[in-house]
Amino acid sequence: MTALSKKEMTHQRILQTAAKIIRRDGFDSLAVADVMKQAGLTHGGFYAHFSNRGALLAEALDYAGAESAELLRQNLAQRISEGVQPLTAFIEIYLSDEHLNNCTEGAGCPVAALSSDFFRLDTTTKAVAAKLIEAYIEKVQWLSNQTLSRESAFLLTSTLIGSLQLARGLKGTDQASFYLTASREDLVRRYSDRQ
Amino acid sequence: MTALSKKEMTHQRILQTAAKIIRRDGFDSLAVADVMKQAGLTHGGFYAHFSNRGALLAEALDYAGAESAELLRQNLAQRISEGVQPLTAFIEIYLSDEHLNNCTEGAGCPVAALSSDFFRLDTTTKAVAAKLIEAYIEKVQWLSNQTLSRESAFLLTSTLIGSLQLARGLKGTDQASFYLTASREDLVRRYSDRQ
DNA sequence: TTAAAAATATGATGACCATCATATAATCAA
DNA sequence: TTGATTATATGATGGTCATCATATTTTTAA
Repeated sequence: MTALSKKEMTHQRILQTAAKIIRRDGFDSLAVADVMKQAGLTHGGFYAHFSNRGALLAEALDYAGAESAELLRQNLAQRISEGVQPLTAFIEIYLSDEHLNNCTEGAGCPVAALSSDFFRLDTTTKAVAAKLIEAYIEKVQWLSNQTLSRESAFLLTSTLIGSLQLARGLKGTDQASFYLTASREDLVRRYSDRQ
Repeated sequence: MTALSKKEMTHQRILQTAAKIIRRDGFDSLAVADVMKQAGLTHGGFYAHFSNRGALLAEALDYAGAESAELLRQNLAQRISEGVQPLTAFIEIYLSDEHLNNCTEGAGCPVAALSSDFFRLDTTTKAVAAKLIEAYIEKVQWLSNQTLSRESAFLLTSTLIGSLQLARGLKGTDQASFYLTASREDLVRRYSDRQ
């Protein structure tokens, strides 16, 4: 176990704050002074940790991916221990009411929260985005016990992300919950033999 | 045919410019002075046409939806006249290489270009977003000759939007085209009997 | 043609932003 | 403890932004 230095701890704290902000407010709303303030620091100190705002953006996206993956791992372990099949558990967690709603708190999957901005990113941050997408596809494949091809895993991933995004876009119209539930149940049925 | 007044024509030109910018650069990148400049006007005149930036945002999203729907209508008519089934034609157009790439020109489906930002919108613009989503679902249902339920149409819509977004996010990694093609062909096969 | 009305332009205001040079405070090695 | 190093804070700079009051130009109607 490597102990973190003071600087590393501060670095982590900035990242954690930024990872929350980009998911809640979007990439463009990440303001250096704001991040530092929310991390309990002053804005000038920022450049001791990151070469510029862009560097923070890339690291924050990566951090959000790791944070989200870790939470997923825990939730999955819980459900699987209750006897739920891995892929079914994943679909149910991903399209849960909780995941539908926690975007306003800067939690949840960063891909669903940000993917329509991916094509606009600078090269460095876009590489991180691509890594997250690939990791996502591999996870789905792994949860299917390798019964899904890469392409099929991509398709399921697309469906999950798209459904969550559209349901979030419909929140307030009383259709959101209906569509989300229908999608969840349909997908669970459709993929129940693939695990 | 109602002739447009000078003011109405200018209004349309501003909207057209804004509709392009939000799809290419995102909601947050829409700057009033920039829109006006690109529309060949000076920024001060803006407030004779819109009460504020937010009002433009809402109208621009609506305009982008109409523009995209009109283009789709034309492309669909063309393909259907060539004997392609409606839903197949739609899937092939939506997941085409052209649609993958035209995001950088501010063209194409505004939902795919912007949907991860929908949950962050103000009430007025979010209502427009919800309208676009619903219209999308209805279109898919109509193209399926009503053989798809609303929920199933939502699921297909989610898959299409998600696939396009993820493929755009992977552009440059040489996986983009592979996944897009695989998704297109898989979906065409899967929905070939539904029209 | 001319006065009224409508459309657009000029220029200013105050707010926010990324970045950085420099100063202070905290930590660490001796 | 003390000097050196590292981490954080202060405050400034130059840029961008939305908004608006006012001025000018263009259109319309008589």
